[in-house]
Amino acid sequence: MPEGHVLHRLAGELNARFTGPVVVSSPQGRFRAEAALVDGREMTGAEAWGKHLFVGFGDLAVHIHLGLIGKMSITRPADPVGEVRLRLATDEWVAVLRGPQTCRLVDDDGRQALIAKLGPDPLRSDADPARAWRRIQASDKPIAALLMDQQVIAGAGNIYRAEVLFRSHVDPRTPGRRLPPATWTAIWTDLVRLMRDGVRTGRIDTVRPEHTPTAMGRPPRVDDHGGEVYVYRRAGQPCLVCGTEVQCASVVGRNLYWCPRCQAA
DNA sequence: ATCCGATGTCAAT
DNA sequence: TTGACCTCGGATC
Repeated sequence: MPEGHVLHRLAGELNARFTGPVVVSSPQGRFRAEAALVDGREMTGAEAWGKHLFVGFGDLAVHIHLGLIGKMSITRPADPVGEVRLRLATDEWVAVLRGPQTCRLVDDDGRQALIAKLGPDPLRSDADPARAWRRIQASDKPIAALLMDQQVIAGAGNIYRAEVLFRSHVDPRTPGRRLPPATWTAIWTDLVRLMRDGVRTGRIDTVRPEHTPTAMGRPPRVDDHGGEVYVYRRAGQPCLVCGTEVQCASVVGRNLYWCPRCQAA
């Protein structure tokens, strides 16, 4: 479930729970040699930047990127099941990482180099949306492609892309340079709000109260990913607002969903 | 038992 | 634009 809110949530949990020495290991083995280098150290702070998570241990940090299928769970001590790339343990808590795209050690320079490649992250208070706007304004690419580009905006993924465009009534094919400034402001503001909610709740809920199925006289519905959404993965079903069939097409290699009526050019 | 897709990214065409 | 990679669970045979 890895869009940016997941990583920020994990960073918060790690900071709250992982105090004192941490047993760092790699039961599956692929991170074993590096794990040994920080094993037993105290965690000096976890931080998320877009979809990247850095778990600091002094001068070194474990750089984690979940990719499409990676998962990290933080639980009370229990017997891990399956392939565990990274395990962080104190007496009180255990974090288990499976299937990440990236899990490796970086020093401060390595970490700065990674961060330097990322656009502003709506979940960070130091984010500068004007940086994103400069790139959007200068691009002929469709806004649906730009929102997925981590060098433009860091942390939004396929669900937030579809949902924020729906909520702002933006045609996904609109080229960046044709996007009105006020619309960009609305998109950024909405992303900040939606993603903050995501960090708080651990789900992606985007449906306004007046459009929830219950309010519309329909049975409640929750997508597999665990939240209530307008269009994501609802191809062929009626739009929650106007009833038009939700469309689906591949944009930048990922399925994009939208309502052709609510998001008309 | 096997297949397929998934909230992502990179390298090779 | 496609394929590869990471792992798991639900759908399908």
